[in-house]
Amino acid sequence: MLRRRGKRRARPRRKTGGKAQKRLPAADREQQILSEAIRFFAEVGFAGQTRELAQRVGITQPLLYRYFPTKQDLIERVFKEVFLKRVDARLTALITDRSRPLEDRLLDFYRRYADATYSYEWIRIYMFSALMGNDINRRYISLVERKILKPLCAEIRHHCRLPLGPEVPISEAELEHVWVMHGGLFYYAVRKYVYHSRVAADFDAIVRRAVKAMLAGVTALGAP
Amino acid sequence: MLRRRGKRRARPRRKTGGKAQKRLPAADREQQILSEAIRFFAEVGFAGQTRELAQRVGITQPLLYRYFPTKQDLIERVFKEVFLKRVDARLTALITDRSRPLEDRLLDFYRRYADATYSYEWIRIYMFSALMGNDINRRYISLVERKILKPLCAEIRHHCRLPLGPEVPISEAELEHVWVMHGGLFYYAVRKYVYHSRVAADFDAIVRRAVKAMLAGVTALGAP
DNA sequence: AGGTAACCTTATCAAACGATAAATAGTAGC
DNA sequence: GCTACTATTTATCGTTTGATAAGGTTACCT
Repeated sequence: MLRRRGKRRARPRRKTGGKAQKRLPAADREQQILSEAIRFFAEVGFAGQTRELAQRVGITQPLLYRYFPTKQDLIERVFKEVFLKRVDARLTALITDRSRPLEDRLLDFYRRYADATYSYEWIRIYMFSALMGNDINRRYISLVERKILKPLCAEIRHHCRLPLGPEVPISEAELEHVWVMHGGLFYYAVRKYVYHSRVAADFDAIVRRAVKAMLAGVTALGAP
Repeated sequence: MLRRRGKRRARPRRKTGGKAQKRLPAADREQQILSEAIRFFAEVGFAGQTRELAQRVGITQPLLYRYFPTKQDLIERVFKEVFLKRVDARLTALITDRSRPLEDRLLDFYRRYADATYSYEWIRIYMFSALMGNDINRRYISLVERKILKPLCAEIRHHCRLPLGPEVPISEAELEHVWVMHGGLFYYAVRKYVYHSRVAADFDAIVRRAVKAMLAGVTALGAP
């Protein structure tokens, strides 16, 4: 093999340009793989190959298996990492805070909600996962109904001075009405990150109009 | 291998139960494969294996290659078949027919539009295709803008007695406003066929509310 | 009936892909 | 500077998967 004698300049090469750290503490490497896996699978889907992922990370393929026993395990870690940002109580509180006008609350809510979920990775992994039949999505949808849309329906009733309480449950029609707005706004992100379509930059303005329309629609019909 | 002597009862077996037609005219077989491929890829995605597809059709895997030179060719035929139902001029005409109230037109429009596209196969293949980065989707989206949403914006202007013409082009905000409704209604199908979530049965009622809200939203804000 | 064209299957290849074993090389502690 | 530990690589295995070749079987035509 004609090995060149002496190890001079054996490895000054650095692909990444900057710091090409060779050996990392296990925890760091794991996080690095995970982060790249999120980007990678978001881009190509979960049928993406481990070899290509490894190449993007800048490591060899077998090293993946040092940190994740199987590809499936890695994928599940990706889900956990991406969907960790749960719909927490504070988001619901934002909606139900009656000291402020409902419109303002919804504007604020969607600002934060979009910040947390309308990203390339989140949207695409969410859609890939849904198409796979993953349970996470159905669970997430019912979480959205419980923690966001039904509270919102209740606020709408209050806003329109309509009766509210366990004896007058939120109807299917009311729920679907807010779903159209919520889904319409979500679809904005789908157009952007899944279709790679050009969308208006001013999302706040879109939300403002959508919220106004939704509320106007309620009063135009009478809620329950 | 101990071959049983005599070919008695060589092949009276029929897996499919009913009519298990053995040999088909080429055109029929091709259509049969194509139909099953649509269902199959809609279900599992385009990473689905040719062997499993063949099994569903009830034929052997090499036979697929008699009708479609490569898997990619089959996939492209699937796209063509599914997205053949184009957004044609009649759909646009439905929207621009000013002899009827705009609300009625939109109701009719979405009835037909949903009929054509809100199916298990269409929605899922559309999403799979989009995630793959297929150009079809971007082209479809711009078709929707040209043939549906922009005409709709024009009708909305007319409906609100607002100026209309080449000197006052449809603004980004106006377009996004109808996108929220359109996307919200599309998202109904996504919830149904991608998330397998329970959705309200009465789609007409949902459209009625969504249209009313969208129009109310326009008047509440002033259009351009 | 018999020949023949077309439909279909069996057997198999080669590359791709997830996963493993063994060897190598960087690094920390003494 | 030596040792020991572990991060990383090289080499490779077994299966899966798209695709092909060649033989068999059905149905049509005269």
